Amino acid sequence: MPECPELHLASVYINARCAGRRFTGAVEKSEVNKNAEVPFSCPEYTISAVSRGKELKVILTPLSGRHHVTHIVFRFGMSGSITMKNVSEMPKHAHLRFYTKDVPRQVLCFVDPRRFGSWHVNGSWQSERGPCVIQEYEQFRENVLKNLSDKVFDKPICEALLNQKYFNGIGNYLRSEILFRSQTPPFMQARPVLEAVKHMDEGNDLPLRKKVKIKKESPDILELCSLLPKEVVNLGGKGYEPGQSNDYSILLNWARCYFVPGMKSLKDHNGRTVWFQGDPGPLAPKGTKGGKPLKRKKATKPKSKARAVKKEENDEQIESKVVKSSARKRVMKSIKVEEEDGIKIEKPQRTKRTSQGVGNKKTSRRGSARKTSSHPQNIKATVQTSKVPRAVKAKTPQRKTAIPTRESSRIRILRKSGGRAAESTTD
DNA sequence: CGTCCACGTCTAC
DNA sequence: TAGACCTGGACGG
Repeated sequence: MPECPELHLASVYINARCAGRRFTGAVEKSEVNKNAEVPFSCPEYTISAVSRGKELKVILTPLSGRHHVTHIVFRFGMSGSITMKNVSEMPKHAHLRFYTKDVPRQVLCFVDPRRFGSWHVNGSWQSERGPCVIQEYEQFRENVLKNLSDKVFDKPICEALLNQKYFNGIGNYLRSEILFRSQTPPFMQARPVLEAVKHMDEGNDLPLRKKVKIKKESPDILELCSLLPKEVVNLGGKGYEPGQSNDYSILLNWARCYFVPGMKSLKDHNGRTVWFQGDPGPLAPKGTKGGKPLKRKKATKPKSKARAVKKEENDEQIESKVVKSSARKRVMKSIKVEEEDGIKIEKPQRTKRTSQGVGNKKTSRRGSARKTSSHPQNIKATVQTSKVPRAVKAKTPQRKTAIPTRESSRIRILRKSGGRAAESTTD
């Protein structure tokens, strides 16, 4: 659950679930986890939390005696999350556990299947990380605009957006959404993009009122770095938490670009998939135009196959998602794969969708995500279509691909199928 | 069964 | 700028 909305939602969750509750005893760590033990034990204490970007601080406050307030700073890695359960329902991969004193006894757990997450007892917010895009917006903005000479901004904007020194809280799904909504090609160099934002701020030519209006109607890319995470927070639930809840399908359903059929994707220079529409921009990894249909190679290497294969693919550069799977194939009937400059794009063709499928959960990619899988890449059914970015409509170059219209029914369906509140606030 | 992919850092060549 | 660190779901054979 790891971009800033998820971390923030985790803090909200903790404060809601732990309010008025007393915890007791020692903090328990799983055997397998390599992070440090938490040397805190107390007959009675309370728990609260705050977040900043991609970090979460959990505060343990003793209610009596000579115990000291202790806090723990978490980073969630790729799969960390926080949940509260009855002791009898301890989740798998619960690596750090805090037990309630009250009965039925419950346990607040840091769950992290992949164990990329970390925690630091009495640690500070990581010093190299910038201000939180959600909660320290003004400082975040200033930090970026005052440091445009940093070589980080020599890079493509899509890569700069993942730099936590400037964009603390932005992760892979948010960057695609931000770029999409600001109609910025992902592989444009970051500096000019941000300098344009700066000039707009400084420009005197326009009356303030006009500027405000423009901002409101078409937020710039830095504003989107804060607005979009807030939108996700406002979806409620816990955000990106695969598998377990309907929250995940709601998040995917919210996305207009990330893993959305019809959108293109490329691996950036760090091997991370960036989703976009239209022109990739000048700094796109080389080899995107050979026109080779891009067959996935069979990996034959003995070791580190995944890497090796990735590399080969990078040479030919990909593609826009062509998801495979039988479920998807079914949907593929309605989708045609085209090719543009060597980049394949998947173009939704179906314009109308009737209700029904709906009933059967296979209707939308999001729906299937909710039901079965935890990973977008594994989702196949796709009826999803994207929507024209509202924010900045006019400004950008016309896209080569038609922007499909969104089906209004999809949302309804998903919402309906899920009543997601179920899990997140109950005991 | 093997391969690929996933919300992110980290650190070693 | 590669790997390393991990688990697990989906898919293809």
